[in-house]
Amino acid sequence: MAFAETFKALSDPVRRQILELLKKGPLSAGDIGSHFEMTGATISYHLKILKQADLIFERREKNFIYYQLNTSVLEEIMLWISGLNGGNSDVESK
Amino acid sequence: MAFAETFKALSDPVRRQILELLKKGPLSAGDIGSHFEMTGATISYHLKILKQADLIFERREKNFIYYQLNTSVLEEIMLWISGLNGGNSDVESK
DNA sequence: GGGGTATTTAGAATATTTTCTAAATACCCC
DNA sequence: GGGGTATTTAGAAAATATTCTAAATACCCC
Repeated sequence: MAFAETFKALSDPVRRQILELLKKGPLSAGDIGSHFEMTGATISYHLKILKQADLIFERREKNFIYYQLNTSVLEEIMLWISGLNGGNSDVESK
Repeated sequence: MAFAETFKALSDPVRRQILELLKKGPLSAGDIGSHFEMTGATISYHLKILKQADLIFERREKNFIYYQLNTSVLEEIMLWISGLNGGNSDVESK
């Protein structure tokens, strides 16, 4: 049932923006926070949601926690959507 | 900015189930409602959200309103997700 | 037009989500 | 160990979302 959690996680614009930031590579919680007008606590809350949805994972190094994208779960979502589509997935096709 | 609305619309399990019902073909609001333990008013609320997100559209016939899937917007979502994926979209590929 | 069915709208109650402040952990490095 | 920085947790406030009941529309068909 992580499926519903993933959609929920993707439904917030801040969280989607976090994922886009992480596209370029891992970032610490602080680095991520510096892109938003929010307290670190709020960023931490969003990171927790993303983590629970398996959209990101963390790696601890020194006294930083680096977050990075976990794309494995995205495929499930893509499959569900392309299933709705009647199997007509044009993404990345020529 | 319908993009954010689409993700929000997809984040609710009832609405995703409605989309799955519509995969098989158009249904009236009443038909849709009969699949859930909710009042018609609540179903109507969910249909409005899906409509605003451009995920469904309606066709009036006699005194029924038939809803059907609009898949055009799903492609945008797929593209966004596959963009995160670093362009690695395996969906439907051989 | 009028009764009947299908659906939506309005408004309120409840539940969930997002955000903050303050405090707690965790870990580094001297 | 102790001061310092990074991050999370707890708890409360505010904003949004979901659901209901009751009433309003909309449209059909006699």
